[in-house]
Amino acid sequence: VMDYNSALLSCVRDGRMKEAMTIFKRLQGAGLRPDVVSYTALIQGFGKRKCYNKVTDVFSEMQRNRCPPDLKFCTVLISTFGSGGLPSLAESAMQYAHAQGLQPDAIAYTALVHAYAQEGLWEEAEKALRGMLDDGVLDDRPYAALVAAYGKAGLLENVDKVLKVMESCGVQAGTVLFNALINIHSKAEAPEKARAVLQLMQADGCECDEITYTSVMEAFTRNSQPSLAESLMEEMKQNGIQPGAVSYAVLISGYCQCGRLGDAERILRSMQNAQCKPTIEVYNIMINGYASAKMRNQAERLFQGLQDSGLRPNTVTFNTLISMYIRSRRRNQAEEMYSRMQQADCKPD
RNA sequence: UGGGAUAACUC
Repeated sequence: VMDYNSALLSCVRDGRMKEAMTIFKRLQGAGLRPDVVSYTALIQGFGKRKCYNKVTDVFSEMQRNRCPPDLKFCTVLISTFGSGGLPSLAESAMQYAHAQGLQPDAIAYTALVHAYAQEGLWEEAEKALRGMLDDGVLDDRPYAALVAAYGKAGLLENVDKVLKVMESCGVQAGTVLFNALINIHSKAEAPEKARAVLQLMQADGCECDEITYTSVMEAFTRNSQPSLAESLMEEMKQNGIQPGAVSYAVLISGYCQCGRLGDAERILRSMQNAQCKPTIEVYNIMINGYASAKMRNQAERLFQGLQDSGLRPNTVTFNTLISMYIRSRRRNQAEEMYSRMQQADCKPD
């Protein structure tokens, strides 16, 4: 069953659900019983594809087969309903967990708070946080989910209120919560405030991670200061955190936005030298940089290059190229790219 | 060993 499960999981990660179902059927055909991990994988996969009818099918089949759920399974249920904009089903999943005698942990509550906050159901999100305290779970990460959502909604007064509530409940801010605050400052074009949070973390001995540094870097790139972002990346490395693909992407994007394509290429090379494989997002950023600079040949070179390196163009890639051709009134090439996109049956992210 | 949340690309 474990071998089937790992095959299932790799299909689910790439969104290949038809293949996942084939494996699942083979598992059953071999006379084996799917376990809770198998069902969890299927639900996660169908949730990503937004096939909620399939999700409930899998769920009822699991109940029919008397396979007992565990907390991770319930958390996946909560989060798939949550990201589908179905917070009341997420709540039911949480109640189901309780009814099964499972004690929800901070991760489960984070999923629930996120489900409500995504939909702007602030009262219920805060109620979920109170329920968490009643369960004796003290963790800043569920608060971070709410803080981030308030930030996106522009309700900054509420951010402060949540922080005070959290403090009064004896919950200490940790990395994830600070990261969310940094991101709020970044979006508000306040890079110095973002950097101040980073310094506060360092002074407090709170661990900084890749997201911490990347968020501060982005704050500077939004302020058209990619060189400052680059020095932050150096600082990150010196503190023992290796930049991953997203960190490089942010920096490359910053240089592209300033039209500094040579610098963007330089960072791309340093990424490759660091054995960090450029992702499709990085190529999209570079293509968009060249498109904005009206350097179509370079954009096309990268479009070819990404395919040569074994990556598949996605919807964003095609959208970027199509609008480049439209902006330069190259109708035929736009249409050709459009038909390529249809042939490529690209996956929505 | 399967779960959530905080950072990047087009529209």
